[in-house]
Amino acid sequence: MNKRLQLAVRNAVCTNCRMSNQAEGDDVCVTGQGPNGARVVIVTKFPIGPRSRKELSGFLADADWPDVDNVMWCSAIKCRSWGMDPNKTDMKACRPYLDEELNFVKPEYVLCIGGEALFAATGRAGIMKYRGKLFTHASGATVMATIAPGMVARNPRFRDGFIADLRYFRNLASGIVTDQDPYHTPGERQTTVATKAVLRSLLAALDASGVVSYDVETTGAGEYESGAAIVSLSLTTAATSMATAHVWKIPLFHPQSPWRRQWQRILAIIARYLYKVKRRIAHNAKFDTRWLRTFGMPELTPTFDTIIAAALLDENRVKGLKPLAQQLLGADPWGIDTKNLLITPIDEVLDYNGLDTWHTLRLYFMFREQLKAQPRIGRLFIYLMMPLVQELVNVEQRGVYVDREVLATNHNIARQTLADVREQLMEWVPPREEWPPNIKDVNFNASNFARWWLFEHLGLPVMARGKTKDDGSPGAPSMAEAIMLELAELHEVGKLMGEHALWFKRCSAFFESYEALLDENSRIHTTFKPWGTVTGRLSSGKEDEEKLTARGHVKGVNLQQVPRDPLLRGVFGAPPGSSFVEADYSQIELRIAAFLAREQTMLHLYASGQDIHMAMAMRMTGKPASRVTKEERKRAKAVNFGFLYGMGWHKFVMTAWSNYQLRVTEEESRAFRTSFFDQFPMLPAWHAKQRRLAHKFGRVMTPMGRVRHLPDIESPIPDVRAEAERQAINSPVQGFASDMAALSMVFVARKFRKLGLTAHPIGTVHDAVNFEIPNDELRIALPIIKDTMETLPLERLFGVVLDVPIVADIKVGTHWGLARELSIDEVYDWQAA
DNA sequence: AGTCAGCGCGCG
DNA sequence: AAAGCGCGCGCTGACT
Repeated sequence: MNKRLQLAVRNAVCTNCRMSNQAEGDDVCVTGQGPNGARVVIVTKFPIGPRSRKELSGFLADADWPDVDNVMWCSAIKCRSWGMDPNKTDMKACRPYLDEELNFVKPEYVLCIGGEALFAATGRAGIMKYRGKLFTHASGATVMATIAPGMVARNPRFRDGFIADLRYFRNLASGIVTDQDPYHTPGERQTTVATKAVLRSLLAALDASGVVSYDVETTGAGEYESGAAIVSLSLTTAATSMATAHVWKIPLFHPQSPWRRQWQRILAIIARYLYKVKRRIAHNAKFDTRWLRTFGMPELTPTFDTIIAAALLDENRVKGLKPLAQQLLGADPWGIDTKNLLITPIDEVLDYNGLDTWHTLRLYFMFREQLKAQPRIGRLFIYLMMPLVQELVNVEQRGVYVDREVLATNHNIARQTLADVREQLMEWVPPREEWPPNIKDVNFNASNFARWWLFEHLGLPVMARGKTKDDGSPGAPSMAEAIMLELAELHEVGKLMGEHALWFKRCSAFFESYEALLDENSRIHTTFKPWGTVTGRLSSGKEDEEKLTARGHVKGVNLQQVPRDPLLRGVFGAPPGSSFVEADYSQIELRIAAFLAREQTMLHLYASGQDIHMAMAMRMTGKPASRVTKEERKRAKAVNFGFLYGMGWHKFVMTAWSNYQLRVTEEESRAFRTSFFDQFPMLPAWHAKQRRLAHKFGRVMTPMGRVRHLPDIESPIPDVRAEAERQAINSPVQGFASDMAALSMVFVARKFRKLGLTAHPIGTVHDAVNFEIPNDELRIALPIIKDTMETLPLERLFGVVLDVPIVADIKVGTHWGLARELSIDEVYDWQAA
């Protein structure tokens, strides 16, 4: 400890927090360590010891900060204790000491490592929100926070950002001009477009530009909702490099904007010039493109999406613009509270908006080079991902048609059923006087009420518990459906609780969301993220911006998880005069696995048109094919995929029970698994090969060249390593299959357009593509869909010769869940029935 | 009023 | 020792 600081601040008999009870002698109230006159204070969670000092020194060295001599090390919690985590009360109790320390040391800069340090120095909580932002402490010091090294240890993807934060702080504290890069900030190279004369300059600049990046700030709600508006637009134009880059900031709907009354007209004027710029770049381009298309730029199409490039080049990294710019370009952190931009001063909005396009353009030039250097990734970007983004703009903008009548009817059925179940459950609920005092309301979800009621009041046995709590106490009794099913054997409420869970979810997660999100054209809009998964699948749900609206809770619709029940899927349909067409790749992952593994038995089965899932279902149920139900085949599918991707005998015991009510012993389970691999003898060799490749290269690849990096493959922890090995087996299959589905959507849509059809895709569900097709176009459209999906130009575009038959099954109907599967003859010779 | 983790479950 | 993979969402209960 620093003697002078110790004398000034330390309270050796402090008992304000729980840590102090555990600490003795020197470990109570440990004040800062370091030289007098230190200009920099680093605040850690606990008083720093040799081990964490060494760990931090490693990170600091990586951030080009090897010399940390003139630093005072202080802590948020001043007592050294073991195995104890401070809560908010402890942190509050200790805060005054840090304040005193900072007032005494009077450093110029303070770096907070982790959330506790952030709180101690600034009183703010939320490290992910505040990291990288600058604060001023009462002592006059400039304070910046970053994440804790522990977070990097748990999740290596935070590493680069952590180092970038440290480097930024080092530069800040040492007064180094933060970057040699002349494009570190736009500086003078920016203009606010607030007069007609400047607007004309912008148009001239667009006319002369070869590349432009664009970004909008919005009112927050979906662009299809009433009241939606674009607050401001930013464009960064350039000829062919950053040397000629210039930021244009255009106020639009903001109250202080000169264009507020005619903002859409301004967009329309700019549109014609923007279209003509050859390369149009945005970060998460679908979002900005949809908004701009809706409000005056109907023909805008992005040519390069930096978020897609970022994800293709490294699927594991954080993909937001800010972290990328900070990590890859050394950009200074920037940001404002985007929750209500209309009450944020216009200059703040514009500067923020401008930095977004400035750094987007810088990322563009960087990623373009990286894609050129990795031609296979580059081809995926050009021939698959950008066309996909362009098509998804159409898909998201259009939305999916909802049959209001069916929605109302089915929602009513669900509501009524839920009410009935609830009424029956209520018969078993005792009067309120008998409840424990801490329980306020009846709640049949996994609540304290339900747990007390089932396991104490009704005295039903606890079959399983949730995760053990941090303090070592046992987890809460499990309320999972499988447990309720077991309880049903003992008490009728078990069955009712299962039904309650089912209908509650149907009402709240599905029907209520649908009604809330329906637009005036009876359509629901969802968002697809082609960068949302590590394997290359699309994820689907709420737009990130929509999660932040100040209007309260916005429900989300994930069109990839609509229950396979006509009551729910039947809500989605085609408008009158059109049909809902679902095109499914049949057993695509299994076919791809057969192809990748060169599994001769599987290849032969597919060559002769057989069904592997059915074979498993027959073995599981002991029934002949004719008597196996659809449901049983579906369960068999789960078993096949389980074994294919590395499921052990242990889990199979559970699968067999929960799927088939089949009691399987350990020996039987092992035998079953063995016989699966005996049946397909090349699979184990393929598994071994994938593991070997992952260990050798740290990554695996799909046939089209999509990469999955597996840093955990080097982990010293066997569980973690084994998980990476299973991912090495799964990823190429899952990734290839989803790329095929995405590519087929792009190609089918392209052919529809070429033929002047109004038929269009609605979205993908991993291995299926859904379409909305006018009835008089079905005759032309159906064969196009089937042919395109089964014969994608994989060899021409990606050099892949796929020698396993690919089959697309086509279903047609008025509504999603009610579609009927067509025979091949019907697909190729459609007669409207 | 908002945020978070844990759980359970919807889909492929 | 323990072992399918990939997602998003709503709810609860804890916190500020």
